[in-house]
Amino acid sequence: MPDTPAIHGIDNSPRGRLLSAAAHLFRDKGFDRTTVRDIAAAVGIQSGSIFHHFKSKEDILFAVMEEVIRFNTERLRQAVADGETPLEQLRNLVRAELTATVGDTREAMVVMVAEWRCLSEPKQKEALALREIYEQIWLDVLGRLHRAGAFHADPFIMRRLLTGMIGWTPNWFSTNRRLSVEDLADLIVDRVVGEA
Amino acid sequence: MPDTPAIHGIDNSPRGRLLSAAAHLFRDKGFDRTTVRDIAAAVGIQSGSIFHHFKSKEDILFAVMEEVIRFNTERLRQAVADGETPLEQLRNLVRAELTATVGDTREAMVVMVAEWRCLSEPKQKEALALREIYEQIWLDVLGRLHRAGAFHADPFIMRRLLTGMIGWTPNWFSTNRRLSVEDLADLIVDRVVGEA
DNA sequence: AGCTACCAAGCAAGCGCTTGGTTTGTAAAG
DNA sequence: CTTTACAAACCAAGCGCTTGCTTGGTAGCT
Repeated sequence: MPDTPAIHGIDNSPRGRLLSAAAHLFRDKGFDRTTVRDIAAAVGIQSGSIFHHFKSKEDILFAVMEEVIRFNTERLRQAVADGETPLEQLRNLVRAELTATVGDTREAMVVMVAEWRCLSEPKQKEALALREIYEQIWLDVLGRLHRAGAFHADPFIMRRLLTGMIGWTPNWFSTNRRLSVEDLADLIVDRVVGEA
Repeated sequence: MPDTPAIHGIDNSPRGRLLSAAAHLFRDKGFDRTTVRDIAAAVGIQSGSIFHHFKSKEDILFAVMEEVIRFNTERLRQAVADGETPLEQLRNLVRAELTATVGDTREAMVVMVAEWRCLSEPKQKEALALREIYEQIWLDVLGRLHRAGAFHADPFIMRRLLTGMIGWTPNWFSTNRRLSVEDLADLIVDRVVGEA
């Protein structure tokens, strides 16, 4: 019966509600410390009923990751399309990933990096393939900026530094503080191309 | 019987060997997926014998974190002492934390951020107190640089971005590649104070 | 009739940890 | 030197509990 706030990009079917609840619990307590009984209770069903929708607990984790990565890959594509210059595209990318990371898909994003190793190796490979499509969007834009002379460092390494900066934000950024997502995005962009 | 490479700053006592083995396993499989039987097997004793040295599995995790944070706090202090200008001190700090993160205390450092929530709340508070001493060293140096006009952003936020950049390195940096720790440190310092 | 969604009950395996006793190293007392 | 004493380090066995998942059946909608 208790209702967990839905995650953007996940529908309202029984399966979808299960996924949102699971993502929330996984982020809170970690995959291993979350029992199938916890997840079931969060949507108001019996633990055994879960396996009518997913064939294993690991499958739930994978589904969470798959949904969030697909949804946010599309968001990145839109961010690039909405920018007219490479610099504008970079700014849009940073904003998009920040929104995903501290905003509407926060839980699932955190779960994806924190509980990665809870996936079996085949599932990891499957998820990695999706992840690479996502990363390629970043590398394209960073490569363009690099060739234009906007920064000197290796684009691959720059992407890693960006991943770190943005990926750490859930641990400190609060949406109800003075600093807005847009301001933080600008700050991060400045770390790449230098301040005005 | 199998020997796990020791972690810098942890001695060779039965307790110390247990800690090094545990840190290694925790990093590999996570705290929850590591059983006390795994840890015992790694140093060649029976699982029950562990509780002669630690009163619980959680205590092992806490001990790992405590040792590594104490050791690296001292390393940061030395880094600051070895720098004559604030900029030199920052560079030394970045090098020191990078060495801790991808070098001689790698396992334990990764465990500290990844398995934080596996600690009970009282233990979390205890660890947080140690962590704050560590962070203050960073904030002192960044504050000095900021007041000197070396960068415009809030020093607290700058530290968070640095934490993210450095904390993510274990996921991609390899010591046997072209990029050295010193070069990477310079690259990261440039993200703070701008390129020459 | 047939499908989706669910319940009630419980099994087998694995978990952290306890227990009672044995070995081993060390060092003072005879 | 040998004996005695004692603590640290460890073993063998297993207890009690939780876990992911299975099973056989039911309710309700189309």
